Amino acid sequence: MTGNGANLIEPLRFGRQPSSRPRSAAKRSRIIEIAMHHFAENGYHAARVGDMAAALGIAKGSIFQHFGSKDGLFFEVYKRAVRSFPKYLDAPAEVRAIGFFHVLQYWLVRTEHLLREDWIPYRISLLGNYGTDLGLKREINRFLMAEDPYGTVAFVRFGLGRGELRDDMDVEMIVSILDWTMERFQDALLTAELDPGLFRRQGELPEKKEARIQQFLSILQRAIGAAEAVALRPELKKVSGANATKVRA
Amino acid sequence: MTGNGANLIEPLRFGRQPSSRPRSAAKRSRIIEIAMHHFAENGYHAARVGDMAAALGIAKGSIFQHFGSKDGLFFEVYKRAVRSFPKYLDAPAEVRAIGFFHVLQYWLVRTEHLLREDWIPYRISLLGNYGTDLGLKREINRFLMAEDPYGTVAFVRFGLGRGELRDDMDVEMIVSILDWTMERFQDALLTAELDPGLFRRQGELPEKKEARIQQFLSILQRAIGAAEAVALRPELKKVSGANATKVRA
DNA sequence: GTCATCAATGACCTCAAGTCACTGGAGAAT
DNA sequence: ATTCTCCAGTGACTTGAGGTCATTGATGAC
Repeated sequence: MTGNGANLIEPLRFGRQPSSRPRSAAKRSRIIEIAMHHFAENGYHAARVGDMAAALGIAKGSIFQHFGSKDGLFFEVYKRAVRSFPKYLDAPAEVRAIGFFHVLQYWLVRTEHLLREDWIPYRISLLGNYGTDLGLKREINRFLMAEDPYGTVAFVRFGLGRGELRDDMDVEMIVSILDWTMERFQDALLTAELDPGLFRRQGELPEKKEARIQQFLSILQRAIGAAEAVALRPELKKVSGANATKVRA
Repeated sequence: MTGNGANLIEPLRFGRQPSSRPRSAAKRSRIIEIAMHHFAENGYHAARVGDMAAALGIAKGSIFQHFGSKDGLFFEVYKRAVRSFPKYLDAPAEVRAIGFFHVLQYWLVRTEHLLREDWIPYRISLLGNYGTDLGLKREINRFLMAEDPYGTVAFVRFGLGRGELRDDMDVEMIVSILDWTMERFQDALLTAELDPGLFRRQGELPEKKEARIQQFLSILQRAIGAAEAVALRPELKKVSGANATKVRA
């Protein structure tokens, strides 16, 4: 993941990037690592570059030499965080074999557990989505469009190929709907415990989570599922019942 | 209010908080007005309180006396902006009479025109949703939950009462889905021209907007519409065709 | 005419982002 | 081995915006 030796990743420049020469990749990586912790724990604004430098035992100026600005540093942190997440089609082959919506369910149930193991990258993506300046958000969206880090496009094509998704509208529209609703639903689900009060109308009782996931999937299936498939299998719950046990990573 | 002849004892007895004394409402309002322009034009971070004070011809300190902090000022600006938007059920009676999804369509088509007349409040809501610190966003969400400024809950009950929405799941879930997707879809639609590149996968050609709105409504109708209603009226386009003329406010 | 009140003021403070002239150590050249 | 070259690293410094507070002066009560 970080073993990108020769090929220097061209960082989008914010403000000024003094030199585009390849600096020590290992040091860059260490800075990003610490910065991720600081941003995740304090938020974008309250995280101080000086603190990060102190924690690393280096001069603050060095960080600016590497990343140009606080924005630039955060952008690198954000990219690493988002790249560390799994893509939809990274689900196990057995799950993929069952179908598109089962893959969704797999990740919705699983995400919560992944989060508990490591909430830091998730927190970073939250900051990138909702907690920075619009100028930075624009860069972030360019990145998301270019990289499609969750593999949503491929996943939708997978569903279309299996005949599980409706083919009467633009692929882009389905991808957008999936992106939007999955992002918001996961945010609501996860921040209910990680950051209560951050999102509207999140579930209160933890035991309702399973039910909420089923409702959400039912809505999604009717929204973007193929009409015949919906008619044939209006209840996803039966399928999910076989898999609703605890997940242990 | 003060015209009480004999009994004019006004000792100002309620809690005397340092910064929340009742100051001139007119002045507060003027400050909010100017601040809204500055935030809208420059973004949250780049907007400077000093500039606003200069534009108003008052001292910077006065603004802080009134609102406590830049965050506090923005919050007031945000509330005013959001409250200036229409609620779903503010649609004309004829439109409401046709049905739930027609009201949605009405607003989607209309919003673009409303925006062109006055993009400033919209820009403020964008900043509040995506472009400030998470701490402020928490306040904003509390406000949105308490006030429901778009009247989404009442609107969903309206749709349920007419039997146009599915009644097999929590009202809260339907409200959430509607809030999320409408917000994102409108953002994508509007920022396509207001702020290209801010959102993922927004429509490129303006002439595709009408088609996108229809696709989006079709998805929503299948997602949260009552099963029978969807079966009876799978095509919303016919209904919309009668109304697809230019809207003039 | 005197006094109390308090919004308004603007000089001042704090603190974090960002800059830059200098340094020291690791290789290259001799 | 000695000198040279290069440049990552440094930290004192500048900038500039948010935020504070003792003072002021307009206003109305007595």
